[in-house]
Amino acid sequence: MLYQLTPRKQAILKAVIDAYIETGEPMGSKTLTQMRQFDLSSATIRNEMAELESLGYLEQPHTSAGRIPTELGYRFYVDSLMQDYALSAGELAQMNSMLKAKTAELDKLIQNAGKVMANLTNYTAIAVKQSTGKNTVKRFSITPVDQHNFLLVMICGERNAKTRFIRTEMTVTEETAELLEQVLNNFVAEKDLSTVTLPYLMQMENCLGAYGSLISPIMKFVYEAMGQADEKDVRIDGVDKLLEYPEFLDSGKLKEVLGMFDRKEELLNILESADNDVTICIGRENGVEALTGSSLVFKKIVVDGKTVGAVGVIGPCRMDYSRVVSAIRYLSDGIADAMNASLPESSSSPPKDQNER
Amino acid sequence: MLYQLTPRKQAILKAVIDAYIETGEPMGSKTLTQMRQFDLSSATIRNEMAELESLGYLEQPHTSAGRIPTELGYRFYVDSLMQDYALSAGELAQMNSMLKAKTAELDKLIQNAGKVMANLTNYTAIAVKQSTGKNTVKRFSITPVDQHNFLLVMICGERNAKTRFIRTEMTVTEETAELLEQVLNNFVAEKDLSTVTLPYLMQMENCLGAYGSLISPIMKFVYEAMGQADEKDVRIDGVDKLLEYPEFLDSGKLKEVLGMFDRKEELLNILESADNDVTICIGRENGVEALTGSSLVFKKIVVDGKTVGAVGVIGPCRMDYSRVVSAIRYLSDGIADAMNASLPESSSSPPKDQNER
DNA sequence: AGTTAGCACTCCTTTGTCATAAGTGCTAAA
DNA sequence: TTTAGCACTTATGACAAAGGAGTGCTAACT
Repeated sequence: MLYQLTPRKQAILKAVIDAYIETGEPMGSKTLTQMRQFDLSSATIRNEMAELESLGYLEQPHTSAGRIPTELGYRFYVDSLMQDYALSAGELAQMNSMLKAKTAELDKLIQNAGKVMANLTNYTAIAVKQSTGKNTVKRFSITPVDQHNFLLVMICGERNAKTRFIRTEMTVTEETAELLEQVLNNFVAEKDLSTVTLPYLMQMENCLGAYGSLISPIMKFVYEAMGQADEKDVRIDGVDKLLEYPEFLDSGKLKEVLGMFDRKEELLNILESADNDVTICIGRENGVEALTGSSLVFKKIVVDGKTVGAVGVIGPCRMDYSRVVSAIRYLSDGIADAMNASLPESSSSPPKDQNER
Repeated sequence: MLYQLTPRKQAILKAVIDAYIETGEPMGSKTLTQMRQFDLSSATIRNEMAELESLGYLEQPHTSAGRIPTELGYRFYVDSLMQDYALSAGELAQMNSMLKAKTAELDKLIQNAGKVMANLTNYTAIAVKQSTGKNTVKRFSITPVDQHNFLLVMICGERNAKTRFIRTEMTVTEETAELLEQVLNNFVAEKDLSTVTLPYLMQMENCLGAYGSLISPIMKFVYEAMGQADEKDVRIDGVDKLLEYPEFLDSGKLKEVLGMFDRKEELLNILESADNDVTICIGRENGVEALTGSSLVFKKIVVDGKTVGAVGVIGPCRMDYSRVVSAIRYLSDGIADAMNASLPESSSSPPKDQNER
């Protein structure tokens, strides 16, 4: 689009979209003139709107209805027209109280963020926790629980550990555990799993003597755990919010969206496309059939340079983007800050409170 | 109800409910006689139905409509009339392939059970994983990760471990870790947390000398982890299935039920009432306002004598109880068996395949 | 040239009427 | 005790008529 919209067209487009986002009713020229925002007659507005339609920014549901925004219209709106929304004191309070909850566990924080987000924005929230595992185990630890049980701990990434109880017919002492731990750390730790071949395993068995038979169940678990290393946990909150928007009530839309909530991989695919700030996917832009007519707004959570998750909302294209964007940015950054704060070395960058009252 | 229904009344009641469960349409006397099941005229059926109505088992949506079951009707149906449903080969296959998946992790198993359940029954599934934590830590383990990071592992119940990375400005060596581990195991392990008082903590600090300052962050985490010891993870699958039943489409029912899915405590309260076999809650029986008109069918999963979770479905009162009951019983027992099988000592009780083809 | 008033036109939505179908309760006969 | 028959009730769907909101277009105005 090389053609630039005149300021007046932009103002009209903005007014139409603002109103439509609020009411959900198509906007007619007459109604628009009644909001004393423009010093023009309805006929003039009508002409302008007709042009905005032929340019692809507006459309009519049917001949005798007002205009509603097209996806292109929304796109232009979020890129150029939309104003920053200043979070209210109440909204900030709600988010801060969640962020400062004593339990600074990342997954809890992300889960709660979803809930707060759904409440705050009145749209369905999506919260993803993504464990950052590589294909190597950094270190093993084995702790005996009682004579026949021990706990295997694998330290994978920086902040990622997996545990598993293993039961054996043999008697496990502190010494056995120590030995097992040493062998594992020598042979498997810091190595890519693909290099752990059968001869390798046999060598380990030899080292362990009578306890060699324990290697097999342990490695079985190691493989399992690594297989699900880049596992992502997706939580959906406030599904009922969808019902507040008539665009989901009729037609199969609701069913499609709910169905997609069970196919979380598709959702994740979309979230993969996140850039560094808040990402907005309007309608077809996300490329998923079921989400035609829905918009996603989301942002990655980056801790210590790594993406550890994402939060976002899903709702009708007619979404209050500016409020949602502010909330998501604040929450996502807030979580990142809360986590970074628990790493002493990065305390040089204090949490930025973009909206301190 | 001391009054016993005559066999004929029971037969008619069963026919009405069976048909209504299948079609969702109120059942009239004429339609009923057309299914050649009874050798009676519509008028006779009518009289019987009128009596069943005055006894409280049936009701009419409006004067000129057929009859539908009341909650009392359903109750009598599931208690006395319903036939056992024999799971089909396909259904068994689907469940078995899930149960025998290589990843025998309990939480994964329960999560997947929810998905399978939703698919199989065509109702929304609820899967709860309940970690069986007590208020004591059985054993601590500390593993250094690098100079400034170590991993704290707490073994709580039999099969329950919690981990947390802790960062410190100090340099942590293998020896420090060992010392810390010993002190924790001596002072805190096997003790109720309420006995760990301030003087106690100071004593520990003394033992650790220069590393005394590590006690505080560690204990902070211990308290946190214990606080969420009896945490329950609730997963809902197949929410879109609700839309297949007209009883949810209109009225606020859908919204109420979806809203309740976000207030998982209420759901858990209901599930608490589980008895040892499949539990059926019909309509108001569950005592939760939002679930009037919905039924829950669920069963606990018991491993090694402890309740580790539950699976169930939620749907309209007009639910295919017999099919659902069979599926839930099979899955719940299947998970329990799969888990028990991984405990060598309990291998004496082999999985019972109630429906082997 | 841009703006505005006026008007005919379109299409959705609501309302009312009516016929139809399904099912009932009741009475009287078998 | 069962059944046939009949008058009555109510939901549902089709159809027409009326009303409203908004449009495009033309012609006049600044």
